[in-house]
This record gives sequence, structure tokens and C-alpha cells, in this order.
Amino acid sequence: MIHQHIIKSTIKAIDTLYGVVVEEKTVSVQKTRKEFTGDFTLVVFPFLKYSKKQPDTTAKEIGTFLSVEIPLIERFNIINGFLNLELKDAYWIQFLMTEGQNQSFGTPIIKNPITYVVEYSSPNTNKPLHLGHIRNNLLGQSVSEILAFSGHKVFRVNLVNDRGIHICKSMLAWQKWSHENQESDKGMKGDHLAGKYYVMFENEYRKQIEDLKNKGKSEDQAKEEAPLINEARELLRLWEDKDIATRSLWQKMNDMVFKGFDVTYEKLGISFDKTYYESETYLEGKKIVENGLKSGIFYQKPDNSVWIDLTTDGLDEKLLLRADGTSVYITQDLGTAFQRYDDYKADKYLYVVGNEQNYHFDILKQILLKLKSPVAGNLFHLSYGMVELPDGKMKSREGKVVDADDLIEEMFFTAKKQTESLGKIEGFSENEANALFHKLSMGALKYFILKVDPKKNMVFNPEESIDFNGNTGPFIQYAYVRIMSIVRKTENTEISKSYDFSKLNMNHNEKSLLKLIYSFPEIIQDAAETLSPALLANYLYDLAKEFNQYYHECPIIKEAQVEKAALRLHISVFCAGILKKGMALLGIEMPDKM
RNA sequence: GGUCCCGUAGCUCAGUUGGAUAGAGCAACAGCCUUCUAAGCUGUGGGUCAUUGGUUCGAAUCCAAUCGGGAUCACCA
Repeated sequence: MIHQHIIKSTIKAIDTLYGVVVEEKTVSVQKTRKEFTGDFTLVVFPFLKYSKKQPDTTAKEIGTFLSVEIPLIERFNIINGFLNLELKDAYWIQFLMTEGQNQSFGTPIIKNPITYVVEYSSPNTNKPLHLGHIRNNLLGQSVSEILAFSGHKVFRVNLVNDRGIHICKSMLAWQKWSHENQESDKGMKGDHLAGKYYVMFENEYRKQIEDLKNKGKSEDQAKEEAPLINEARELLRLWEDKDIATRSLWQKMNDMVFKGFDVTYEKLGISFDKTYYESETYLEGKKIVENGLKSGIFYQKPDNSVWIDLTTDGLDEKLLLRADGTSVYITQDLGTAFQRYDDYKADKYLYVVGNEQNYHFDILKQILLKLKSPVAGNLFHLSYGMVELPDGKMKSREGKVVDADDLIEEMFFTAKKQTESLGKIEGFSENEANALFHKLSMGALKYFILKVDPKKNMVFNPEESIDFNGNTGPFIQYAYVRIMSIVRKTENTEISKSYDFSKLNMNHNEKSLLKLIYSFPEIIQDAAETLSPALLANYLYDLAKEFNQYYHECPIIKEAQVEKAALRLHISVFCAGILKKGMALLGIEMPDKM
């Protein structure tokens, strides 16, 4: 690419002119800003110490050298020590002709493709998915797509937290109260049903705590002594003992929850290569703890609980196994890490998990390190920020959550209403219309979430997120649809043919659009390296915006000169390909009409 | 209190391997549809880049301190 060429030639220029070989990273070549003339800009300040001349003089010397070295440079100008290089139109036309048809344009040439295992979603089986899970799923899915497109081998895995006291709470509530609720439970989605009983447990449990406190118990005592929590603990113990009745209830509730999850995943377009269950991996974890105990990495307290001391590593002591032998969260995660290594022997293990678990992952990594697991050095916690509501945090205990299914449904109806009121679905069959509403609503939701830097907390405003104007998914979809419409209209006309464009001149809009397309591979590479779909999302918005200006300024069908029209059509089609590819990497589908 | 993350326009966000006069969208106001789909385009107003100091040719970007917000420091997962 020309960008690299300019850097190499600049190094040569400094060597030839001033006798110093500079490192590549000191050469800063960037895209020329819109308000100046040129395609690429070289910052000359770093070279002044070698030239011992004024910025403008130095820039002129380097510019003159580069013009000879790189014939594609048409001319250059210098403003305040910035050397703006202007390329010949022929270069951009050549770029269009060679890459415009190239299906793999944008796929970075990776020197060492590696294998990734990406874990995301990780739902609990005691409640339905909410907005936080949506961010998790979308990030995991998109990062996987981007890595795979970059040439890496990617395995997507889910880890279901289907074991633990929280599950027992739902189960207990179900045992106690489901027969009274048969009417209202009818037809309810399985995950919502489990969630309903979990909330029921929490409410009753809180009542018992209040009662005990009124009888003079302290808060902590009350929480310990409430009959319900002890029944739940007993259930957990029975579960770990593989009690048949308990296991069968557990299985029954899980099945119905998974069915519910599948519906939500289907709507969101989320999929996995493999699903791990904590109920299976925790046993592996227990074995690892036992082995670690034998080899002295872990130690036992008088009550028989097992611990690791990480104080010398800047962390704390951490419990690995309770006194009664039951396992905790980290026990299971150790098992999962080992099992995952056995299954994949991957080079990198990504865990898409919220930033409230940063500390947990520090600990996990340290323990794996001490156990000399090959996973330790290659574990990467893709930590993302919380999703907040305009009036504060989401709190599941207070019922202040945005349910995933409700949100998806609401988005769908907004898309429908909006599209119908704009009169956009004339000639659509009902199926086509519904497919469109789905693409638009999911496009809006996914883009809204993915455009934000993963590590930042974000505010989810339900009213704004369903807006389809401005910096939104549908805005980008609309730019694509406009191109598709032109393509349909020019099919089998003179305009759709290819000509020798090399003698044509390009105007500002045409060149701008091509230049932006040119930077697509760079964006992909950055997004893959930084694991940030947001970079790609914002780029695609810029590209759509640039296209909309181009669309306005550069008519195709009305253009009298056929070659010019054909050139513009080629650029548009190239742009459409990037938009579609890029959005696919975000998990967003493009409609052909809207 | 310890550790980590964040602070950019009224609101939601870009921009952070140091580069030119800090950008979008929403909201407000004013234009553009007999002309490829107006879910679009053009324009106006709106900024102490939290504060202070440092590093240097140059700082929203790097460093330090301070102030605000969040997370975490569970025998919950």
C-alpha cells in the first residue's frame, strides 16, 4: 500500500539528505485533514534535529526528494511544517480497479495466525437475559467475527452457570409455590418462569429476615437463620450428593430455561461452537484443588477449607473449597480453564466478562500461573463496562432491569411503526416487511451498543436507542440501500459496464470516498488488535456519512458522460461491499430495500 | 482505606502509539424533495477537553497531585 511506501521513502530521504537512518516509528504519515489539500501528510518536526533547518525548508527538501522517489505523487504543499502530499488520480483509480472486485479486501495479512477461544454470554440459569447480557453477547460475537475475518482461527464457547445456591433458590421456590401458580405460568417463556420463582424466593426470604430482625436478631444473624436460606442450602447439598429427586427437578428447570435462552439467542443472532456447563466443570476444579493441596500450592485451614495465599502477589488470600467440601465460583473456573486447554490447546483465551469481575480474573490468572497452566499467560479478560439507565444503575433485586426479550420486542414494534409511517413498505409482502423490521430493529440495537468503547460504562436511554436518525444502525443501512437501488436501476445499462477510467479526473467527493474505503483494512487490523468493535462501528458511520454526501453531489444515473457515471457506480458498489462486510462483522444484516 | 476504570458541547458518544483551528449525533433554529429513496443533505448557535503542575518544537492524548463518578476488596456467581 502507498502508505507504507511513503514511510520507507521518507526513511530513505532522511538518510540521503541528512545522513541519519531513522526508525520507522518516528515517521508519522497520516491522512491529510479535510481542511487542507492533499492525501497524506508527513509531519516533519521530528527530523529538524537532523536537518538543522527551518521546518518549511526541511519539508521542501523532503517533499522534493519524495516526488522523485514516488512518481505517483502529483504535487505537494507545506503548511506550518506539515508536508501534504497529493497523489495522482490515477493512483486512486488503480486502487479502485484492483481492489474493488477483491472479495477479501480488508482481510489483513496476518503473519502468524493463531487460535483463539472466546467465551461470552455466560448466563445464569435462574433468570432471563437482560441488557447487560446483550452487551456481552454482542461484544463476544463481534470480536469473534473480527478476529476470524483477520485470519485467526476462532472457537466461540459459552459457559452456563447452572449450579450453585442461586439455582437452588429458584428450585426451592418452584417446589413450594408452583402448584398455586399454574394458571399464570401457562405459556410463559422458560427463562422468565425460572426468574419469576427466583424473585419470589428473594421476596419471601427478605420477609423472613425482617421478621427475625423484629424479634431482635441482628441483620447478619437474620440472614443466616432464615428458614428459607437453610432450605436452599440443603438443596445445594442434596444436589452435590446427586440426589435423584433434586437432580431431576434441576434438569427439568434447566431444560425449560435453555429453551427460553435459545429463543433470545436466535433473535440476537448469537451462536457458539461449544457450550460448557459449570455443573460439569466444577468437578474438574475440585480435582485440581486436591492436587494443588498435595503439591503444597494450596493449604488447608483447621476447618478443612482450602485456600491459596496470594498476598505476596499483591492480592489476598482466596478460598477455593468450602469447609463442607462444596466448591465456589473460582473452583469451577479453574476446572473450566484446564478443560478448555485440553479441548483446544489454543494460543489465546478471551473471556468476555463485565468489569466488576476484574479482580476475580486477576486471581484466576495468578492461580493458573502457580499451577503452571499454559492458559495463564494467554488468558485475556475482555472487560466491558456496565450498562446504566438514565436514572441510575440497573438493579435486578429492585426489578430495575431492562429485559432482553422485552427490549427486542419493543425495538421491533418501533421499527414497524416508524417504517409504516414513512410509507416505506409499499409492495412488500408480510414476510418481507417483518424481515425488514427485524433487520432494522436489531441493526439499531446492536449498533447503539457496539459503537461505544467496550471498556467504558454506557448509558442506555430507551428513547434514544430506538431513534433511527443520525449516528445509528439504520443510517448505515440506509446508505447501503441507496446504493442497491442504483444498482438495480442501472443493471444491464451502459453505466454498469466497465471502461478505461485511467484518463478520468476525480472530484473531491469521489476521491474522499475512495480514500476512506482505502483505510478499511487498517481499521480491521486495529479493531482486531484492540478487540474493539467500536472502532469499526464508528468507521462505518463515517463511511456512510461520506457516501451520503457523495450521493448528493455525484449523480450517477443523471450523469451525461457514461464513463463518469460508470466510475461513480464502481465506487458506490465498492463502498456498499465494505458497508455490508463491516456491518456483518458487527452482527448486523443489511436490507436491500427500506 | 487499598486496587482498578472513567471524567470531552445541555444530553449520548468519537477523537488517546503526542501533531495543524477538538468532531459527530440528539435537542434548538434556518434552508434543500417535478431531479438515482428527505430514515438524507446544507447551514447557525453551543467547549476552561474536571482542576493544577510537569515533560517538549508541540498535550484532550504522556507523568504527578487534587477533585468528582463507578467497580471491587464474599465461604454470591
